[in-house]
Amino acid sequence: MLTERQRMILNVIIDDYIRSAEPIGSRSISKRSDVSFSPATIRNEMADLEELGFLEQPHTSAGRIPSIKGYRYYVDHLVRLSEVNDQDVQKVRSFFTEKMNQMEQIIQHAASILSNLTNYTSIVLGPETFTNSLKHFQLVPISEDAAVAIIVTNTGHVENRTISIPADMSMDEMQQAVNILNTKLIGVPLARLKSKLYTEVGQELGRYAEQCEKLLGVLDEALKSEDDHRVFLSGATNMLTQPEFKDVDKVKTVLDLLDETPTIMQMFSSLPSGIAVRIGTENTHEAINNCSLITATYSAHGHQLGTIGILGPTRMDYAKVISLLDLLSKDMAVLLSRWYK
Amino acid sequence: MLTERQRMILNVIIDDYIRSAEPIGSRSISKRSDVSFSPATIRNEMADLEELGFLEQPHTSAGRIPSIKGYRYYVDHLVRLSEVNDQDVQKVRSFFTEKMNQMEQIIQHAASILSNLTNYTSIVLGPETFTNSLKHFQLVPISEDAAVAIIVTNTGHVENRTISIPADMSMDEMQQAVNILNTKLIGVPLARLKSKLYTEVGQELGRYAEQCEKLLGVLDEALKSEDDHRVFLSGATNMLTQPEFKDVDKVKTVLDLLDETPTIMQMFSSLPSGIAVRIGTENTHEAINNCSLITATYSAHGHQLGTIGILGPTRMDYAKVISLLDLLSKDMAVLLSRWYK
DNA sequence: CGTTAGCACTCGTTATCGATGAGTGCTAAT
DNA sequence: ATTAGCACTCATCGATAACGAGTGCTAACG
Repeated sequence: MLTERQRMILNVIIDDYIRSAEPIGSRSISKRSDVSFSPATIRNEMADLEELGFLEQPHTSAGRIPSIKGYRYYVDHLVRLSEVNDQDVQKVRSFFTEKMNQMEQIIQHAASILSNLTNYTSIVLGPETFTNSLKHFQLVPISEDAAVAIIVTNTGHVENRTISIPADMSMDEMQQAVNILNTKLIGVPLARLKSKLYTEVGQELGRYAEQCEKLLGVLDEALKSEDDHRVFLSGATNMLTQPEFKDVDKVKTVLDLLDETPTIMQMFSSLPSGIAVRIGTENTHEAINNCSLITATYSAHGHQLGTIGILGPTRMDYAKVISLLDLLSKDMAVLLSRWYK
Repeated sequence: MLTERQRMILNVIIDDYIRSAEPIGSRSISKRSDVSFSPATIRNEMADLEELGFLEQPHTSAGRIPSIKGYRYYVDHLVRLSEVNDQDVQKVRSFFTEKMNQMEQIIQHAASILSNLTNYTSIVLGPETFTNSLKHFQLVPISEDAAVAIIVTNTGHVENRTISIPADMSMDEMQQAVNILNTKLIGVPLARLKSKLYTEVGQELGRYAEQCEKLLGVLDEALKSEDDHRVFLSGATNMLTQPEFKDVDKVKTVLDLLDETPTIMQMFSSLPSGIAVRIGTENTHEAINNCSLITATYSAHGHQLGTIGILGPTRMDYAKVISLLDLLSKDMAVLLSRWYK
């Protein structure tokens, strides 16, 4: 529905605006070497594009800026996904060579790289653990009435909680209960631990029932609080460098949002697999209605594990961010596959 | 060296300025019910106080604001440490009643409470672990060539790392090495693990030497990276609400500093025990030269464990923050003593 | 008919100027 | 020693004007 020339002009306007953050006038477009029309012609086209909803005018005597619809069209039809800058590839690759044998470390590092290379804010959602299965369960006594409960999953994820031991129970008894749980529950997905316990293991435990209840409580809690540890942020303060956030109040609502792990979890929970772009008001959370969120899911061995995302102003370098996310999500998959074979 | 009246006036100016964030004029002081002097008298005293270095004038026709030296005198001699607001005590107490059986959780929660009650940024440094001693060391295999190494300390602190197992080594052999380490090293402070191993356990390990090397490497790494996990922040965005930080650039340098865990560790490493107040340029880091940092150490059973701190503008409610830190540091000591008996 | 030069017009930005008023320092009277 | 009085300073605010970037429209051009 847009003519070739209109598409070209829209493309140029968005590219220029992404770089300059200032409204683009007809004259500056006309002066470009790849454009051979006079300002007047450009103006006519721009007026049409505005009528169609792809451009906006901050005020009468200013140039045009892209609207949400304009960005959307750009992302869907115009953007040329450049190869990632060689230098940037280099940095990502060197990320590979560093040996990191902690999954958390890899993920946090990936977030750092993303925010460094883009100067936006990166958000990475780590793998969920409740689909993992129990590999090992253990109690380590640390005093007369306290012990550390340790849970290891098949992916090597470790959760631990300090629990206090009831006075009327010996350490031996406790240990026995743990042994029973271990023999019966290894291999069971964490999400089904509790139900599994009640239906199949309940009777065997006999007098340990009460203690098992307690242990299960610990397990349960471990799974809940783990949400907090799935979200990795980096470069939140990059928001402050964006000219659209020179107003302190605006940036505060965004930064406050980033502090709320549950909200981020919710934002990321409903994303499709692959690359997704949410522009401005397409985001349901009002605080980021003048931001764009670009996300890419990563997976290993066919299992979708988590999501990496970049949050920046709507005036974002979509081409760069998309290709970078694409690159990194694939690389992460390779790195993480080690834990998921 | 200051007359009683000068002290009174300085006190009033700082109290008012802390509340209003605007230069205080002689007239507004004179109008207070507890002051019975004319503006002219106040002005004379203010001129003297300025000459002595306790006050400053932003410009000729403005009121006075406290200088660093003024704040320092206020903190050292004038501030009346009010009891903590009942409502606030209530909140801190309710923090007690919630049962939290994870030390991290308690510390993070303490940070949240601090920032909520003060509207400043809170920084909490958790207990260091390298003075803890080894309680338990274990390998949990998670695949053919990978295992999770788990370290439990006497305080119930758990560190874990994923390690890959060399192809030329059976799981059994590995396990035996672990067993030897366990019998020999339990009770040894983490800081001395490595040297202890080489001097005393070395020869016994025989052919496992190489593997032990590797395991020790894991331990070593665990102790290093643990620094990152000692710093707990809350309310960093509160900085944005302070009128002295309406300028985005200023606030960015502060927020960037807060993102650098090592810098914070360094800031907190050289603090005396008890309450400490660092005002403005008394802070060595330039980024917070117009901030004040108030810290309080907390301890259990005589052992100093960590530090809780509040970072805000120099125009900070010192009375409130100091008494709150005092309260909370003692309460935390009680809560945490459980892990350190 | 598409394109473009020309031109009047809009409107945000910036600078200037004066009025305002809060606050000071100084002096002289109390 | 205290204070009333007063001249002075200077940030803030509003109005006004100059400026200029950019537009929309019209008419001319190929």
